[in-house]
Amino acid sequence: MAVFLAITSTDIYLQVAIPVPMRQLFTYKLPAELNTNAVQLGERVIVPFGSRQVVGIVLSIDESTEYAAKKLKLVLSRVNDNFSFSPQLLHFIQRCSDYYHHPIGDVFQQALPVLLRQIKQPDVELPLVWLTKTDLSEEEQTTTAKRSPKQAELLTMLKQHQGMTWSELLTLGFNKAQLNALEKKEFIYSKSRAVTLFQWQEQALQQDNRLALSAEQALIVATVKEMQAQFSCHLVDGITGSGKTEVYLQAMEQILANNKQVLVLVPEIGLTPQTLSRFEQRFNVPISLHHSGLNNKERLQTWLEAQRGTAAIVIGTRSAIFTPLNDLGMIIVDEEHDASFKQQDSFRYHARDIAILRARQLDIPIILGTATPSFESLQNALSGKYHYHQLRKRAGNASTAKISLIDVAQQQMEHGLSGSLKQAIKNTLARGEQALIFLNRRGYAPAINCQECHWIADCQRCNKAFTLHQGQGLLICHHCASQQRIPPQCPSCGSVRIKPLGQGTEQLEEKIGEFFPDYSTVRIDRDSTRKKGALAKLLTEVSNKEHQLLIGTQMLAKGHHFPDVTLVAVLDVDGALFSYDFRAAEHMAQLLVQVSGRAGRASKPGKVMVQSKFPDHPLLQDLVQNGYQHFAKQALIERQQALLPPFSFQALFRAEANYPSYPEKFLRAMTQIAFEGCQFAGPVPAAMGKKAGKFRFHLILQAKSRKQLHQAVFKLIHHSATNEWQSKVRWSIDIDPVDLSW
DNA sequence: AGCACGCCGACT
DNA sequence: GTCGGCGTGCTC
Repeated sequence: MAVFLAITSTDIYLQVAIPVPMRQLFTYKLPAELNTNAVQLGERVIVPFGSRQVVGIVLSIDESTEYAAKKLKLVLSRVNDNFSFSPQLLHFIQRCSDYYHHPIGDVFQQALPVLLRQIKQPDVELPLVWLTKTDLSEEEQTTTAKRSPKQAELLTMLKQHQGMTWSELLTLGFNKAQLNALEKKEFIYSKSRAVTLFQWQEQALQQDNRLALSAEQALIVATVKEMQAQFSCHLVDGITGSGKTEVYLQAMEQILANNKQVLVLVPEIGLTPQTLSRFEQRFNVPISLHHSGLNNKERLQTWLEAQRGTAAIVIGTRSAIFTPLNDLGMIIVDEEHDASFKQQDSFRYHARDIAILRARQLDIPIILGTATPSFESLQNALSGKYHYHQLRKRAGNASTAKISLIDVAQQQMEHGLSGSLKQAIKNTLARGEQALIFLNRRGYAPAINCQECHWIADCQRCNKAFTLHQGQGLLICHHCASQQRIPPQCPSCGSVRIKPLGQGTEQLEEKIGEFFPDYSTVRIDRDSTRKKGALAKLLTEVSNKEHQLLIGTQMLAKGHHFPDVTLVAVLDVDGALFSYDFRAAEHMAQLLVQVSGRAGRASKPGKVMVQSKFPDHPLLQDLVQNGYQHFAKQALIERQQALLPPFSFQALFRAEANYPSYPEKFLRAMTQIAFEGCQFAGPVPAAMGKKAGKFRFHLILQAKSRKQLHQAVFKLIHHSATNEWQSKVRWSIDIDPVDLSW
């Protein structure tokens, strides 16, 4: 058999990003027979790595190498599928790796759908989409509408679109039985979604569904449209019910009409059936979803549809920011303040922040929308870095519940429920209305407090509350790292009843049924809604008033509206007032405002009742009396005085090992190097100091400018190679950390 | 992160 | 005698 040599005799060396947590690339030699069609940047290759084989991404193609050529291994094969990173996306991902100082291979790993990271190639079939037949008899349709309204509803939905996937329909609350029934009646049929590039400008605008804009809304839409050909960042700060979604919809009309794509980022649990159906009803264009409810195959579908241009709109959660939209024209980040945009393990990116980066690279507009802006975004808006748009007027019959405080300092509590709150719930239920009990799980490390006189243990030097480290029985100041034992008695009044703040609601959930035996209780949280369509089902039951008492976590604060819920009870906010996490109060306020927008209607306004031992606390008072905006501006002044973010920039170094001394010494060694404009806090044990047998420590680096922060982090990484404790610990970097408790 | 290599305790 | 515990070090 004849062997043909490659046309060129030059050696080709590839620098490849490998999915390991190492801040470097690995060089491989490309065998000539693999270069018959020239290798491209961003291509995936399979290479030997140690004793195994991995999928890597080609980031550099060279004709020579610094590395001893004899030691180089050969590329085993090139992955020949129709996916490869575009130069733009490649550049974007590399910027992300630089910004977060995170190993490049790991960043690429996270940016790829699971199926494309595997050596075994996935066989990708086109998704099935459902369509209505054209020759439907009026008579049969009327019968269906009468006998099975849900089927009729499904039929209407399908009629309005040029094919919808089963996954979309499920998210919208339809079930397989309804779909099967319609197919049996031969009203609908399915086929593979076409691969051809979709042209949607003709049908994109469904003017009849458009809502009339208020003057405020119209001004925003006009401003965005005027700047839609270049980068601009818009913060739409609009109270609940002020019509942010309508602003998004009309702002993106022209983008879609130009045949460009729109990426919509939503919080992890923020994609409600209502939101999706708003998009579905308005735009007759293919929409792809990308969220945690999808399996790997479905996610890959979205990804490929985006790249091929068969999807006009991609709606997705955090990781959707890496979707390879080939002609992206606008990004929208809904609920931009939401914590789920920040990844909390390995590659700790913030989807909102890198969305802005991506928009800047592509020179396209980005809209951040929220009723409760993060302090970072608000500051950027106030300082003129972003275009600041406010929506102060509510549309139509929208209502916002009023927040009131219940002083529980002197009250008898039953599993965290005060007598007055219990009575209020009882009254609400007796009126035939619904009540929502909001379980705000403590996400932050607690302070400790005297149950009698409400003294709080604080560090004399820093004048800040000590943080409880239960495991070691210690109080540690997270500002100066000083520590002391938990006092057996309250130094102020002598009482021995000293407890962590914000505890005692653990068993409330089980007890609620006993407290209110005559009413049906439903729990809505991550677990009870894990199954696809389960959330839609529960929401329907609630709106049908099958349940009177709702118990919910975080996810109930987002998106859904409950017109018949007239009372929202928040059990405990005190932990947030005295946390060393300087963002705790901000998050608490956002939560309260979000829940207050969920309840009631104009004719039956709701109220939010918040239990606190410190109802006179200035931050709580400011929020209740003057609203979020005022509260936020006040709190920003405090941040500025204390030189905290967004007026400074932080990096959090985490280290863990089997012995507490290793991570502590490792981090302490880091603090020995001085950097201009920077200071360290710590190392201190993490608030959850021991997890899975490992001891964890934190060190915060704070800098006056972003540039100084990055220079310092860069040097610290460099120095860590010679840190004598380096091999004993596992450590990582978190740029712009938001959760300091673990 | 994997994975191999290596040196010490309780078992077919 | 060996199976396996996880500490250590390496990966182009």
